[in-house]
Amino acid sequence: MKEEEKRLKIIKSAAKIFSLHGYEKAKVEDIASDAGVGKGTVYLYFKSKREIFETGIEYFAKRRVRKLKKLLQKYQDPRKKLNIILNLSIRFAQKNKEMFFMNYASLISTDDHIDRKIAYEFFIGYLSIIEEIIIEGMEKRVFKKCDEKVVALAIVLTQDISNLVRKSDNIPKDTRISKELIKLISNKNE
Amino acid sequence: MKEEEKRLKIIKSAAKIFSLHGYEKAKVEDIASDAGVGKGTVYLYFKSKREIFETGIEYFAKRRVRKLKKLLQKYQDPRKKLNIILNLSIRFAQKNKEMFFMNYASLISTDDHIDRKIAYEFFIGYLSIIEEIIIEGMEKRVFKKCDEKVVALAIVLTQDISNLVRKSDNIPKDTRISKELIKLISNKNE
Amino acid sequence: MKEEEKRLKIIKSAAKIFSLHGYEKAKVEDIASDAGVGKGTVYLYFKSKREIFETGIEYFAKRRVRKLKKLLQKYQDPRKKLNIILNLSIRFAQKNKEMFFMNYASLISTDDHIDRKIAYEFFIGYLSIIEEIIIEGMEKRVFKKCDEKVVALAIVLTQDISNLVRKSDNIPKDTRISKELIKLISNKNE
Amino acid sequence: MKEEEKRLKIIKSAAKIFSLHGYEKAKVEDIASDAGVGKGTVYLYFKSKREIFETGIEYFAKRRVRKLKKLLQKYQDPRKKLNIILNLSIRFAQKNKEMFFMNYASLISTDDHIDRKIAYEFFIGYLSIIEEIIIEGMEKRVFKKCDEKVVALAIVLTQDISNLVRKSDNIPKDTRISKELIKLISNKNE
DNA sequence: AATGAATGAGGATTCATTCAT
DNA sequence: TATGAATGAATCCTCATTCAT
Repeated sequence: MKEEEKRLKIIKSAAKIFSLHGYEKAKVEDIASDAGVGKGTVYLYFKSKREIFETGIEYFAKRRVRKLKKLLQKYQDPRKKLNIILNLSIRFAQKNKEMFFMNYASLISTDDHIDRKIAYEFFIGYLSIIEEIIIEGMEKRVFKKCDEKVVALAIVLTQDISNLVRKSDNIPKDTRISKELIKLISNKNE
Repeated sequence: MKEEEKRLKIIKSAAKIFSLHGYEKAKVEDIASDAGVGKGTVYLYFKSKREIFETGIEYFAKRRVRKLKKLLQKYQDPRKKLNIILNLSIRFAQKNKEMFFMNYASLISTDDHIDRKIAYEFFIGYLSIIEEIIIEGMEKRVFKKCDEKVVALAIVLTQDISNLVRKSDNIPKDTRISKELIKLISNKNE
Repeated sequence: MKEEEKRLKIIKSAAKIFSLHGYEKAKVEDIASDAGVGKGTVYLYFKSKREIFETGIEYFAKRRVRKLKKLLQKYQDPRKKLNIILNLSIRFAQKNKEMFFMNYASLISTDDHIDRKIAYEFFIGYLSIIEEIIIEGMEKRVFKKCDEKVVALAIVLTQDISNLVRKSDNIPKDTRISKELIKLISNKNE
Repeated sequence: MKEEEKRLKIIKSAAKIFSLHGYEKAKVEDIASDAGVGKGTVYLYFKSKREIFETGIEYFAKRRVRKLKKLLQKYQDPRKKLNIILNLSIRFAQKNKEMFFMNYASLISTDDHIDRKIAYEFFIGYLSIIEEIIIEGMEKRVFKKCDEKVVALAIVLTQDISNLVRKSDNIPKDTRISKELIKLISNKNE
């Protein structure tokens, strides 16, 4: 296994352990053993537990944006685009529930030692992609006139957080959320 | 000071300290000293650090719902009601930023030891108040037909989380968010 | 036991453990258990293992100088004074062998993290006391003309280090050393 | 490079690293990299870090004695001989500051695991060379009658340790020390 | 009832040493 | 022979909790 592969393996194990127990309670030893390596080995690839966390956030956030941009290229219709995004979000959240936890834990964290900058920048970046689609949609009269920043925020937070929070049917399912949100900003005649 | 008063004092200090450093990094000693009591005293009123946290979440969630219900009694118009809720949310968030953090930290937490039930139940309860207003609004044709569960969720999460996350102008301000969200579900002729 | 008493108790245990195993190999846990307290207690009185070491050096060095000055007041004759110093040195070294080790270990140490300043300043201070006696002795024609800095250094180092190093009769005993050194700088007719 | 050459190279690097950071803080990896070999290679030539240290002490001590004896053959006058020794000491200390540190660190060390025997024996051996010169000097009436063991000790310790300790002009320079010490035991008419 | 001194379990990190290549 | 990736023992330090006063 190459250097980069092993780093990734550790990141993935870390995401699992972090999301299972939270950052502080997660033991480096458990991350190591989940990744199938020795405790010391983790420190050959990362300077500290903190660095694993931050690298993990960056890795998944980057990947989310990358995948999204690639996918969007194929589509023209803003409604279709938004739909794609939301569906990707759903699949991404199912496959990377751990990282979603890490990402938002970092975002709302008040721990002095966590560098919220990384997560925040990717959050802003992600928002801006959606904002652009909404603006495009408004220009094409597919979407109603609305405050794109607010709507983008509502779409992302509702989708992402509800996923993290949902324990029962009291919280609607992803697909129901995404459909409704798109409907809400769509022009009726569409 | 009576038993209940002192408990409350400790809870409020705890909220402050928890939101300042996060649950794990928060020291019981700091909570005690902020509350103006000795470390040992805290343990006369609470069994453990965990219990302070959970009691705190319950206390603030209860209070939020209580205040809200009281306030809503005075109004009839669903749009007015929703407006009130959102404004209350904003003021509540400003005054109890600490507890908002605790509440959502608890909600998305995966820490084995945190009892997410309390926070979850209050979250559901809070949502249902808003759902009812939306349903009422739809009946009165003030609001468009929409999925009330999704919309309620969107309103609450967008408002609350954006507050916790906001670091720069890239995230719109509370009032802008609340205005836009109400506009979005309002019937045009209103 | 009062705060200062307990600090002293810990310092003395530390001196013992440090001199037994060297700074790095000495375990805080062993220091604690030798002092009859819990590991955590040590950290109530000292910020770190390093601080125990440095405080210890300072404490014993200060005490050595204090005792010395007090003792010297009673005597006028420089030879007598020097004799007193050397005898005190011998007794001090026997009773505080541990601290002598710490002191010189610190002085010749090249460890980046050890603050050699404390030990160095006391060393210089101690030397200057002896230098003054030698100067006085030269003025009174009790001692031959000599370089007081060199002689003071020779007296202190020979006395102190030989004590640390001595394992067999190949290294002369304290008293033999002190007698000979005084004789060496004394004027014959004295 | 032959086996013995490589061992020597590692010893020299080790001396440098040990004297830079102290025994415990010195990393085998740094020794290896300074010697221009891999970490694993070091273990082909030495059983352990400890062995490097001990071998190093032995090597430098042996060399010091060897050089000294060779040099002394050329001279007859005990004062000249002593002068030569002290000058060699000075040069040796300047060129091998690292080993001086190791040697004395080992001598005064109380670390269970360090074998003080090696350093001790060489120390005694070195002392005896000087003692013989002093005895010779006394016989030839070049030096005053004195306790040769004490004087030898004083000469060696003062010279060597002051070198390790010196940080400022408060501690006299090597040459000043050596001149003064010889003067001290010389008969006036010489 | 109130305190805070004392405790020790628990975990991040370092680094000598091993061993497969 | 030479290497350096991998390991895990070892230890400092933190802090929730207890308990004597």
